[in-house]
Amino acid sequence: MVGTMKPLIPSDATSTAKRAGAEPGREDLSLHDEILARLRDHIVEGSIPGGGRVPERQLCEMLGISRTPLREALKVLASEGLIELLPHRGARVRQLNEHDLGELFEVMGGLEGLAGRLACENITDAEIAEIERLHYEMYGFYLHRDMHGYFRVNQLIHQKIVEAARNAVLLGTYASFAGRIRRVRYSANFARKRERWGEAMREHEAILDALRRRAGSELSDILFEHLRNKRTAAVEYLRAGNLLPPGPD
Amino acid sequence: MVGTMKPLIPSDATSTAKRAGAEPGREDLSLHDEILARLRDHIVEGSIPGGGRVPERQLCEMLGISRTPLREALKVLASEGLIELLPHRGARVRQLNEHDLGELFEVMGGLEGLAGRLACENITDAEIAEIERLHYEMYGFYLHRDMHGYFRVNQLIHQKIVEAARNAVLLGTYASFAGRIRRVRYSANFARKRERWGEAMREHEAILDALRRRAGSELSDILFEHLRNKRTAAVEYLRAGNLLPPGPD
DNA sequence: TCCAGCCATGTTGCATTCAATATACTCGGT
DNA sequence: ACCGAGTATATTGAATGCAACATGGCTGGA
Repeated sequence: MVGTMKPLIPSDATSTAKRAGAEPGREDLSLHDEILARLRDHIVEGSIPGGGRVPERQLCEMLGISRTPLREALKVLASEGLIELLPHRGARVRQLNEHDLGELFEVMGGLEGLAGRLACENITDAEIAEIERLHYEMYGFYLHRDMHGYFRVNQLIHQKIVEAARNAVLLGTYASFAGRIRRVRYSANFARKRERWGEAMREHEAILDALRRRAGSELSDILFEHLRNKRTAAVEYLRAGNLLPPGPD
Repeated sequence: MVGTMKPLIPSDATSTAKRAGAEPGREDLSLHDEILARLRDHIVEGSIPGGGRVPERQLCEMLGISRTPLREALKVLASEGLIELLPHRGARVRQLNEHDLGELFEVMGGLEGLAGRLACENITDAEIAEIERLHYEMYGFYLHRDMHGYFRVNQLIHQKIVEAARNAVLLGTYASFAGRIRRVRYSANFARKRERWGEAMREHEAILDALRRRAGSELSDILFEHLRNKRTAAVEYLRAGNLLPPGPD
């Protein structure tokens, strides 16, 4: 279940004890924000199984806090679409069915397309060089059939493009959606057949080319299609039963 | 200040009184959701002045509830970007400076571009006909220089395109961003100079044309540029000092 | 044996209360 | 008279307590 979650503070800490040091780098945040980030991580990482009922009380003692800040965090996570809150019946980690997944990938495609368009207007030569470097690094992983390394660098490239768009709102929105499909995206990674992988690699060549030429509209189209193809691959993989697609677990 | 807000329930109601009838059509929702929707409306409508400090206590007695559900709602609104929560210093309605506004319009442009692209794949002839009808209705308002009617129908057209994309996630995201810039968008409406208005009208001709031909990629480009031009008009208007652009009110 | 209604239990929703921090005022010093 | 330290107050942050609702088991009847 959720037994893998480590408590936020030692169980012997009193309610008034300073929480400094509980999470280095986050000490200055409020308890609410701490909980929020922590829960989000757990959900995105998959530590909390989808669909499993996890009573508030249980989460409270796990995190070492009372229900008030936890509930506030849950409300926020629900508004983000990561969990769903059933009245008087608690919170469940949201299960993405095939349809939801398709919609999310489509929006991701739109956001990446936008990012590409804006990036062409704002990206520096140094940033392009960095993406080129990553591209060839990724190509190396492709040649060596290193799926894990490939996908890591792949995501990094997409991230760099979004960052090059110079739009904090876009960056935040992208991150939010990326979190929602992260689990699936990662597992769908392993679905890639040889031909799809090669196709993806060619698409990335086109992405880099359009970026070099700063052809915003074109890059936008390519990225959208690229994400659409990713979606297809992911959905096919999930449909094969490898992960929780439509029905209840 | 916020004196224009009407209380959710009569002040003599006890804490355990049924709230049925407080808001027809929303009776079945939880108090939290009621508050959330109500606060969101007030912020979007501008009933709560931007930047003004509004203590929780005051909001509580206005809405006739305790602080717990109110605070939950505030956290959600903060995560949506409508308000900002300063630690130990309360909530303020978020003030959009010129930069924020530009970023928001860019993302809106990306979302509308995506909507146009998807709409071309999914829209029915009947929906196109409906948009055509709205288009000519809007043209009538343009000819009569009826700014209010024009913008109302204008937004309706954009809304229809987003709906035609057949993507609930996109629809929700679009609605969220639309809410964030709604006040500005509306007031920026009045900024339109004659030439810009005519230009916008021509852009809408192109939008309709691309939609008829179901040219997704082209429509995506047009809509993005259309929003970008809207942004320029809005920013110019705000920069002229008509509304709260960068500094404190 | 099976099903319907009732009750017990656990969980959630909200209100209230306590603790911690920021702001504003006052007082003393320069 | 002006400025800074110290304190008082008000507001937010978090915890606890109580009421309402949902789920599961039990009993009585067909």
